[in-house]
Amino acid sequence: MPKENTTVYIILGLLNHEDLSGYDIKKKIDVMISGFWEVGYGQIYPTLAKLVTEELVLKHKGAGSKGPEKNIYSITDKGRGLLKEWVMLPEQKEYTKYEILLKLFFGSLVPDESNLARIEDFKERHTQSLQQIQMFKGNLERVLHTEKDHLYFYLTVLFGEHVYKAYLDWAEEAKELLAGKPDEELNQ
Amino acid sequence: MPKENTTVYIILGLLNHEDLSGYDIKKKIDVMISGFWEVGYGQIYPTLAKLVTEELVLKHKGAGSKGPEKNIYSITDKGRGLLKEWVMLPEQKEYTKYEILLKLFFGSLVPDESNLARIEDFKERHTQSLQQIQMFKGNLERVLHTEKDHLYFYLTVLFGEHVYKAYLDWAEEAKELLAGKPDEELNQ
DNA sequence: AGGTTGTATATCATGATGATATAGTTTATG
DNA sequence: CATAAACTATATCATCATGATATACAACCT
Repeated sequence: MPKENTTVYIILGLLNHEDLSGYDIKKKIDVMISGFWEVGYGQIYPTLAKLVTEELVLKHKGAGSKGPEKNIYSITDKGRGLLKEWVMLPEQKEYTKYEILLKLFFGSLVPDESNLARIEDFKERHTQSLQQIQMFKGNLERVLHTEKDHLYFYLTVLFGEHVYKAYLDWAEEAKELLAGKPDEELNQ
Repeated sequence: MPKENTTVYIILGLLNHEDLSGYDIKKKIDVMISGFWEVGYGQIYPTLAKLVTEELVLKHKGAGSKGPEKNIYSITDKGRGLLKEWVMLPEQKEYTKYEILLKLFFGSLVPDESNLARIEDFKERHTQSLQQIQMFKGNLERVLHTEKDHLYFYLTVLFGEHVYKAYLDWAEEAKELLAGKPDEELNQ
């Protein structure tokens, strides 16, 4: 089985809702999707070109609401079909990469203060992440019943909240383990 | 700032502990690191070649304990220096990709049963993940004080436990939201 | 008029993924 | 004891993803 280009489906999914330019797509992803799947321009523009040649989307010229001229893309029936097929498939690859855990794993190379500082920094960053997503969640709750799509969006936001809380709980526990070490311990 | 090849540091970090072949490195990663950072052969062998030309590691011929002949790699002082520099840096990129959230985000395209089934499947998979990591954790706790490295390993395992628990909590909440429970929940 | 920010598209080198190719060794099975 | 299956071991490839940079025009302040 070859590697799946997930960007294809993100773009199709967004275009299924409304016509967008590459720039618009990037903005939408940054706001609503980047929390669990990031995509850059380097992936968006080449993928759009590929989608056009495969007749999954159409390319139109359009005046930019602000700034220079836009290329507006719209999904075709063929594209909609492929999108739906993909959403149907149960297959769920997921993958996470945490540099902090990598550096902690090799933490015996540096003094404990470095490791503690890293954890402290992680905790602060994600305290902010949590605040931000909870604000998002609050706003969403007010419009939860107005559109079906909002509920699905809400589920992804809820996921973020749970995970960020787990990050903070872990950070607290990790700090105590590293800092609160009395008795018989040899230094590095 | 150019893109960082993280695989370099994972390999250096492992070789700093003991000499290993590419195959050994892959196995070590799969057991101890893949939970928070996966690496495949396609990244390991080219990176090893690069490390040799940069004199960060040395390549020796060695008889395989089982099977065919091995190439055994050992870290140099230069490699050790680079490794330590990297561990010192506070910079912490992290990134996560959850296909399940992507598909849920576009969940209005399919019947709710599909979405529920997806969440149910996710929950089952990570119930297993949690059990596995808790077994790991139990084994580690018994040897926590014997070696300094074990504590750092323990911190990464602890992270996994917290995150998997968050996954399960979310899955339960998401299921209830989708299944359309009555407004007031009095119990759980 | 000039500088900053924002809009918009595109490309490139490098890194990462996932699969496959190749081949020798060990162990289980008929 | 032959041979198939499973494991050990290295390597490569096409494709996807990342992160940075290049280019250019429009809107906005001062």
